[in-house]
Amino acid sequence: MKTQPDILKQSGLSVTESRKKILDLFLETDGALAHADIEKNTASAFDRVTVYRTLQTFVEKGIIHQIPTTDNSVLYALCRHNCEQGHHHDDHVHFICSTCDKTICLDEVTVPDVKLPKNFTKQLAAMVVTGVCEDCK
Amino acid sequence: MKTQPDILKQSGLSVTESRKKILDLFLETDGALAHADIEKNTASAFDRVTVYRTLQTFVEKGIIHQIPTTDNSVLYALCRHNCEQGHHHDDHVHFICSTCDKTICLDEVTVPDVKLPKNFTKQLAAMVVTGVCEDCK
DNA sequence: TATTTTTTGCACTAATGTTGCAATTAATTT
DNA sequence: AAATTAATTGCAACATTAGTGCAAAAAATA
Repeated sequence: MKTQPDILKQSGLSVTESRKKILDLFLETDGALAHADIEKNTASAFDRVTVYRTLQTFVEKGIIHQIPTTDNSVLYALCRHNCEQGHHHDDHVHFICSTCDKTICLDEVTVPDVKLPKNFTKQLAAMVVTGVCEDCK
Repeated sequence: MKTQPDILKQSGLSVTESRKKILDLFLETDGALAHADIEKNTASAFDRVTVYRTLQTFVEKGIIHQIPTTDNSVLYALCRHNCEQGHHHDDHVHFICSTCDKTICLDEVTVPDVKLPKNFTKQLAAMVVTGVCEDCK
């Protein structure tokens, strides 16, 4: 089993308390996390700024990815499968439950292909589905 | 041809300078607009708060819709077709050009259907494609 | 263990969004 | 068309969220 220090070292990052703890949080969380969630769940053990910088670093290193939302919040998530190897795949669908408000990565569901108009080139595609999740059904 | 006052009245809104001007901006803009863009383009003729409230109102009345983004900005857009009648369709794909940074509504491209895992119910789906647009090709 | 490099936390700054309330403007009524 | 009513606007104050420089602290390296 891969420990947090392993993941961090693998990405060429120094192993620090904040990084271990925040990575931990992602590993034990099913859904996506916002900056605020992380501050809450770490009991403000780290400075706000540290959390911002850690998230930034994790995104750069491909440990977590950002999820598009319509309100102006930024959500981050770790993929559950196949993402430890360094190259991150975030071509899966994200699900936002309108009842419990959780955001869940549907790693099994791949973003379907779309035919773009002439002269448009696709690089990346993201999909967010809103509805009711299995727990709130 | 439908004028701004027509659209406003149709939505049961009083016709005011700010609403006319902001709606105008959307009508003559191809892509999506952020709050900041509107402030710039109206030469700060209206108060920041008025712009916020106007956007809110337009969203509520279905004149414009919000576009999901991964950075923490909120983008608004008017659909080019079929959206004047009151019930707004925003099941189309949004395109963000990584070169010119514009966000474009691809009204012709409908969000494809996805098969969700068991016990998940879909209400809404949004799709954002990043790439190079026709102008930057 | 000593040195170098990186990361952290603090203080400050900036940007963004919200609310109450009086003044103004638009819509309605007579 | 003027008066009344209703809605919208702008200001001020406040709240929240995010970003930066720099010295102190911690981690990595030698």
